[in-house]
Amino acid sequence: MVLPKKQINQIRDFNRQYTQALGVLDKRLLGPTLNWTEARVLLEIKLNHCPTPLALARLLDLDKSYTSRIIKKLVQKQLVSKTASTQDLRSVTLTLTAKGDEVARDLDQKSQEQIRWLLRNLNAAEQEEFYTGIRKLAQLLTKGKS
Amino acid sequence: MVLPKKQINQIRDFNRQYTQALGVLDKRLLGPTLNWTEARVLLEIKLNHCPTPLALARLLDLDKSYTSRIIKKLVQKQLVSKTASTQDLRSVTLTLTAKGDEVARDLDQKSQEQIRWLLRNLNAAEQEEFYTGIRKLAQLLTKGKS
DNA sequence: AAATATAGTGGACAAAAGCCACTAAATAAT
DNA sequence: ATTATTTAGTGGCTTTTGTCCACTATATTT
Repeated sequence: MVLPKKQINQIRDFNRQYTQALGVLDKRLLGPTLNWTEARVLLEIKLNHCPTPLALARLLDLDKSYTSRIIKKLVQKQLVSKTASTQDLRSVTLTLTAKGDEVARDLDQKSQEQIRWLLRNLNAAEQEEFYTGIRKLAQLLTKGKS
Repeated sequence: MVLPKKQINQIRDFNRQYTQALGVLDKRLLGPTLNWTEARVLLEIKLNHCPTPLALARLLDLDKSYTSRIIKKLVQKQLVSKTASTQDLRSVTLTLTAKGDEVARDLDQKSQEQIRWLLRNLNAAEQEEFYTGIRKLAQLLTKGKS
């Protein structure tokens, strides 16, 4: 019980404010093709080099059934392809198609622009401050996990 | 275009990490009585001293119809009561019942504990750092809005 | 007074997400 | 080696969440 109530509540205020701001950005980001979760899945497939559905489900904290359906959709849209694993015939590895990679790259690009947009009214020094602040928190947060 | 791509992406990493952490906390928070949106509405009624449904809908970025239904539910659960406005007979002001206030207080309490839980592995100095970091970001963020 | 706008509600529907049961393959136990 | 148990993925079904539209009643504008 280190921080007093008032400061805890200020943290909560920030959380609300920040998550809402990010939520607004996310809304703008998404076209009609993919919803937010589908986009996350796509990006994670790109990042986590050929994961399995289960790995994705764990990573994104999704129901495995739901994950399966999302992947199905992405396959139908020709953004992802499934190949059977050789070691484990139950399992599947997921890869982006060329089109999927393009869409992912586009999402990634736009997502960067959104952050720049969020910071658009800050001058260079302030943006640096924001960045270092984030880094500090990230560091503390990972420390807090261990 | 102040911050380079790498740093933007570090910010994004933090965002993912942080929102996920908060999401996990929120899940633990909610009992069977209220879902997340209902809880938000309840807390906002407490905070925004007797708002109208429309004010809530705008504040929380909800559909007015959806908001109406949520309020209906909260009224049925005897957590909120509606009283007709005297100035505008179309409108309604919302107040918490005693029970509603209790539930809101409980939610608020638990929500504070969640933040403490998030920081549980940090020592006093680190928690202070976290707090000041948050404050800094909050300040920059509000500045960014104007 | 008539036209228009606004607050709230409910019906119908759509999208998002979760639960459960099942198949098939892999692993552990006997 | 056979049986039992666990695990990866899938589909059916349901619930939750959210949207769209139309409607009533009051307020505001013309």
